[in-house]
Amino acid sequence: MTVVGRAGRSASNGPASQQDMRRQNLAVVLGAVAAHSPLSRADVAGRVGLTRAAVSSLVDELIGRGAVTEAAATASGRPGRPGRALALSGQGPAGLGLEIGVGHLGACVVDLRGEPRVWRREERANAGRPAGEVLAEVAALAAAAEAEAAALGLRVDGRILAVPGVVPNEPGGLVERAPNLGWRGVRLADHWPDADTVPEPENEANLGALADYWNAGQPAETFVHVSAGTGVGAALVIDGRLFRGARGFAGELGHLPVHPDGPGCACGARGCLEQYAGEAAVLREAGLAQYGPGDAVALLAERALAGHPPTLAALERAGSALGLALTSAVDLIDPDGLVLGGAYADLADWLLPAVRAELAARVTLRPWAPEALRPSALGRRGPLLGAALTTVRRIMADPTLLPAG
Amino acid sequence: MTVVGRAGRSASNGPASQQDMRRQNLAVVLGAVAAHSPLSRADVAGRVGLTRAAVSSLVDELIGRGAVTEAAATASGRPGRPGRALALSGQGPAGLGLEIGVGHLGACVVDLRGEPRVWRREERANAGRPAGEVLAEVAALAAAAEAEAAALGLRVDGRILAVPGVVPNEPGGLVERAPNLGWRGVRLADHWPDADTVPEPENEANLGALADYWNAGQPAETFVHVSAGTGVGAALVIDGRLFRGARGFAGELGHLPVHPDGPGCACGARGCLEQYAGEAAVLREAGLAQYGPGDAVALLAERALAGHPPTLAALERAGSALGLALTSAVDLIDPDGLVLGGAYADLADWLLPAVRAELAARVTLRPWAPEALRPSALGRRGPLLGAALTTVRRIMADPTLLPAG
DNA sequence: GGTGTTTGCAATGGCTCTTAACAAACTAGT
DNA sequence: ACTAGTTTGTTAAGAGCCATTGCAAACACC
Repeated sequence: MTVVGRAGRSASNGPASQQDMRRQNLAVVLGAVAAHSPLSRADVAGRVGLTRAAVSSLVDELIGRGAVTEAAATASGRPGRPGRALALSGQGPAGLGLEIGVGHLGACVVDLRGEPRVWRREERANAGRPAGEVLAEVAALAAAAEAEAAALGLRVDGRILAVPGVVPNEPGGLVERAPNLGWRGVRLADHWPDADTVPEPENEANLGALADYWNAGQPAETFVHVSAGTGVGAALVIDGRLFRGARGFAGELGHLPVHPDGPGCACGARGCLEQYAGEAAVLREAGLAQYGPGDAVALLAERALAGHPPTLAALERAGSALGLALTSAVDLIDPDGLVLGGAYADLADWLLPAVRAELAARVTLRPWAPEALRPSALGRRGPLLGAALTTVRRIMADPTLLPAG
Repeated sequence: MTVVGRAGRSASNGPASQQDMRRQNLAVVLGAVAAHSPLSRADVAGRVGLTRAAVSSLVDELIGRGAVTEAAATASGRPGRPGRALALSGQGPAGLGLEIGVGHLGACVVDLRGEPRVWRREERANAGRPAGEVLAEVAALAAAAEAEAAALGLRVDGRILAVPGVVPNEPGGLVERAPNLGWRGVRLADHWPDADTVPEPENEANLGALADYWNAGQPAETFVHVSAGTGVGAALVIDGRLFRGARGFAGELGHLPVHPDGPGCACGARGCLEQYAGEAAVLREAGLAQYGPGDAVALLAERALAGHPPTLAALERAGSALGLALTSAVDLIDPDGLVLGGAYADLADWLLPAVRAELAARVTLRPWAPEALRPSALGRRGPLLGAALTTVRRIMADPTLLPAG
C-alpha cells in the first residue's frame, strides 16, 4: 500500500465535503497526540476544541487505521476516572526513505513517531554508471530494509528517493537531470524491478531542509536552508512548507550575482556565488584543484584543521560571498533562520565567521540575530531522514491515506 | 458593519466544523459566479462539482446576503428550461479604500464586481503635518465618499487605508512609521472621529501589488512587484497571497548589495540598490539634486523625454542596478513575473532596457521570458484601488462576513 | 462505604451535502 | 396546435458528521 499524492494541499478552490471535515479533524487529533502524548481523549478534546464524543469517534478511527495506540490506564493520582493514554503507534504505518549519492546508497525506515527503526548505508561509486544498474541496487537495498522493517512490525506506506538532481514539480517519477550521477531524463518506473514499490524522487537538498525543520524542536516556520554539493543551492521553507517557485527553480542561490564584475561563470554571467563558494572554486583558491572532486569536503576540513593558510583564506572568501548572497535572501524573504547544510555543515566552523560578519554589516535595518544562522543539526543524514519522514508527515496531515482497520 | 480580520486564513490547525464547510462552499459558488457570470445554478453545479440542490441552497443564501443577484430568464435558444442568470451584485456590499500620500488624499468605493463607483482625490501637502489633522481630513473625505456610495445603493463593509509606511503584521490599526509623512507610532483609532468607521492601515506598495494582481486578467500567482517612492521596496505575492516574511520585513529590495564595495549607504552597508536606483541617487546622478524631493518623477521623466544626457545615464545606471537586484530575486523566488510599480512605472521607458539586459545576461539557467518583466498597468492608482478591493476579496473568500438577509 | 469528580460512550438532534423524484419551462418534431 | 424530449430549479428523504445530553464506569477523598 502506497501513500500517493502530495499531502497538505490547501485546495482553496473546490468545494468542501464532510469527508474533508473528517479528514481535517482526524489530522488535528493525530497532531495533538503527536505533539503532547501521552494524552487522554478528554485531554485531546480540551486541547483542540472538539467534544469528547467527537474525539472518541476520531480516536477510534485512528486506532483502527493503526496510527494511534491505547496504553494501559495510568494512575494519575487525581480524582476522577483516569483517562486512557493515547500515543502514536510505534508499529504499523511507516515511511521508507531511499538515497542515491555520488558515493553511496542509503535506505531508512521511520515509524509514525519519526523514530528511525532501520538504517542502511552502502558505499558505492555511482557517478557515471547506468541509471538502471544503480536503481536495481537501490531497489534491492529497499527490499532488504522493508523486510527488516516488517520483522519489527512495520508496514511501509510510502517510498521517497532522495537524488542529487532536478526533480520537476509534477508527479510522474521523473528525474530531469542529475549531473553528478550523469543522469538525464530518468523515469524511475522504467527501471524499478517491482511496479508496486516504485519510489517517488525528490531533490536531496529539499529533503535535507525539511528534515532539519521537522527535527528542530521549536519550528522556524520560514527559513532558508543552504546546501552545497557540486553546485550551491538553497531550499526555501515558507510557513512550514517547501516553496518551489513558479516553475520549480526557486532557491537557485549559486548564481546570485555577488560581485557583478567578478570572474566569469559557466552560466554565462559574471561573479556568481558559485565562483566563490562552489566546491570547485574553493578547491582552486585553496590550491587543491589537482585533487579533483573526490571527497573535497573532507579534504578541505582536514587542511583547514591543520591551519593551511590558502585553505583558510579560500574558506573565508567563500564565507564572505555566501554572506553577501544571504544578505539578499534575508532582505527579500525575511526568514526566521538560515541553515547551512550539505557540505557547508561540515565546513561551518570556518565559514560561519565570515558569513556572520557580512550579515552583521549589511543587515542593519531589521531585527537580525546572529543565532538565526546555524549549521544543520542533521548534516549528511538529513536527506535520507527527510525522505523517510515525508511519508510520515503526509500521513499525519491526512490519516485517511492509511488503510482502514 | 465592518468586515474584520484577515481573510484567507488557511487554518491548517484547528478543527473543521460544518460552518467552515458551508463557508467554503459559499465562497466556491461565489467565486464561480464572479469568474464566469452570467451563470445558472446548474452551470455552477456542473462547474464546481456540487449538486444542483446544494448550489440552490448556497445561491439562495448568497442572494440573501446581497452578494449575488438573479437576472431575468434568458432565452438561450437551446432545448430545456432556461436557467436564471446569476451575477455579482452591483449594489449592496462594497469596499472603501482610502489613501494618504505625501501630496494628496484619496478615497474610492468599489462594488463586489470590483468596479470603482466613487473616486475622489484631493491634492494636499501632508508631509510634516500632525497625524491627527491629516486623519481628520481623510475621515471627512471618507464620509463624503460613503455618502456618495450610499446614494448609489452601496453599503461599505470594510475600510482600508493605504499609507506610505510600515504597518506591522498584527491587527491594531498601528502605523509604525511613515518617514515621508513624519509619522511614528500612529494608532488610527486615537485620531479617527468616528469609532465605527476606523479604517485598517496597510502599506501602499503592498496594496499596489495586490491591485495589479487582482486587476490582471490571467493571474501571475507568484510575482515580485517593485516600487519606488523615497525608498525602494518590493511586495512579494506568492501563490496569490501577500508574503510578509517572518517579521513583516520581506521585500526590502532597496538594501540588496548590488555592488558590495560601492558607495556607502545610510543603512551602514555599502553598495545598496538604493544608492543606484533610489530617488535621491538618481537625481544626484542626473545632476538634478538641487531640485529636492518635489515631484522628482515628473522632473526626471521630463528631462529624459527631452534627451538630457545625464538623466538618461542616471536612469540607465539605475536600471542596471535594479536588474542586478532582480536577478537575485528571480534566482531565489522563481516568480512568474516582475512588475515595476510606483515611480518606476512612470520611468519604465528608460529603465526597462537596462533591467532587461541585465536579466537576460544573468538569468540563463532557467526559462525566463523578457515579457515577464512589465510596468504596472495601474500605476499610481494601484494603492487606492488595492485598498478598496481588499474588502471585496475578503468578502469573496468568506461571504458569511456579510450580514444575512 | 458514601460522595464528588472525571472519563468514555451511547442516544438524540441539528446542519450540510447527496440522491431521487417532480413540476416548470423551453425546443423540436409532427 | 400538440406531443415528446430536454434542461432547470425545488422539494423530500437519506447519510455523514459533530454538538448536546445523559449515564455508567473508575478513581480520590472523607
